[in-house]
Amino acid sequence: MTDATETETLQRPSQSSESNGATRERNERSILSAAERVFAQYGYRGASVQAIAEAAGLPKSNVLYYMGNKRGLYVRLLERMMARWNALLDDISVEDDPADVLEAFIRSKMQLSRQHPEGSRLFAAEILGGAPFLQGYLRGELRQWVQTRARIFEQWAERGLMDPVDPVWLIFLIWSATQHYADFEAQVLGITGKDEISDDDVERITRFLTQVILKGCGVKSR
Amino acid sequence: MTDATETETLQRPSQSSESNGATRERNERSILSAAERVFAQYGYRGASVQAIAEAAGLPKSNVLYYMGNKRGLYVRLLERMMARWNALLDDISVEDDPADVLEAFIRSKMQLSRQHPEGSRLFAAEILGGAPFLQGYLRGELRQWVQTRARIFEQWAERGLMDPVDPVWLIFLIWSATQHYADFEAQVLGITGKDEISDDDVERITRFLTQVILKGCGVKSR
DNA sequence: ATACATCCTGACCACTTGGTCAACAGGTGG
DNA sequence: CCACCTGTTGACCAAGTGGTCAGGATGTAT
Repeated sequence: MTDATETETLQRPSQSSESNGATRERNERSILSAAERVFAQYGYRGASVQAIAEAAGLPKSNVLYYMGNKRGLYVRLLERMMARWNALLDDISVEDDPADVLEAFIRSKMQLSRQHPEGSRLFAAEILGGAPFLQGYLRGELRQWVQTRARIFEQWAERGLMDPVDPVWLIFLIWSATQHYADFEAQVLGITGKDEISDDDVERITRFLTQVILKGCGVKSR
Repeated sequence: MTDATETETLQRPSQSSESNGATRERNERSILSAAERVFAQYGYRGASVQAIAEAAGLPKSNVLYYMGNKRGLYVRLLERMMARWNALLDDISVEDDPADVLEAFIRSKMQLSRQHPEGSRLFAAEILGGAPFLQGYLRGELRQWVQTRARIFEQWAERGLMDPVDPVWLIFLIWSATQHYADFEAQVLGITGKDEISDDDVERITRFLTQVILKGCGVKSR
């Protein structure tokens, strides 16, 4: 029953045209996107390839055909997120205006969490689990980045452009505050009673954080 | 091979004395402690009863004997953590000193994360995954608590005791900043190069956060 | 047509998952 | 002695896990 004519084509994806690498690209994109969601929600161990496949609308075998294995897929997602992260870590100098730099820092970090909430949560889940895959990155590149920034904050403090707060704790404060709205979205929504965080909310939060942190650190604009 | 004499006693736990409910209590404690660690690290789905049992040094069957099933164990842990949380949510009044209240708020929240890092991470993992088990709590008790506090902050602002910042975002800021050092401990350690966060560090962070947040919100002490 | 590369996927594998259960040990009270 | 309760645990089960693989479809180049 429910059987069609024998000539029914079960092979769908041909679609005549598009014979370049477009198929691969399209499928990889949808797999990566689905995997980001699933890994973010359940963590590395808790996520199943089956669940990712379903979220991507593909058979499990197909996911493994493109991604090799679960571990590789996960690492690839982490690297993609780190790349996004690095993209907004432009250099700063002691000559820059502290207020401008800090505001830009908060803004861009907030936007990153906003534009890639799943990636943000994926990252958070990885750190929560002890960062088994990101130890190297944390102890290497990121640490370096934090230290150079910290030195500049200190120099600003010496020049009386801001209070002599510990610059590393300040960076952590900004990270935690900006990340919160992506990672703990469920909590924010539950408590505020909203069913989504609007662009307006994001703008208001950004301004709130900028104001409190700049004032709190005694940052003077030139 | 490797077989001992037939009379070998495989039954260990007798221990002659302690015939009260002490056995149960001891075992439950070690199971709960182990489960908190494992759930925090891997999330609800990623944690296996087997892994919890090994961490507790007991056979899997024994864990299930005491806890019924995985879900029940998880819920019990969440409830325990909520109870700890509620314990420090004492009431405040408009007549209280804003500076005192906010500092006490930051301090106690910081201590909670410090004393129960696994519980804090367990909570974080639950929220990250969309808070499937905590929706009710968030939309109920916790929301209520936030709103009453928020109203008091607003009244303080009206009386000129602090800047008119959005009180809800302020509460989230404090939560995120204080929670960060437990939840993202791996990141903090990796970047600072420390191998543990000392009591001194906690005290310094607490003072830093208090200073920045109070100053940032223009809080006046009476 | 032939050959080649990419793509697709159901069947299958060994292993782990959460959970049940029966058998048994130890102690207590009658 | 018995009955009863608490505690213990290996054996077992159905379902799900990550991953492999053979066999086929499709399109391009020769």
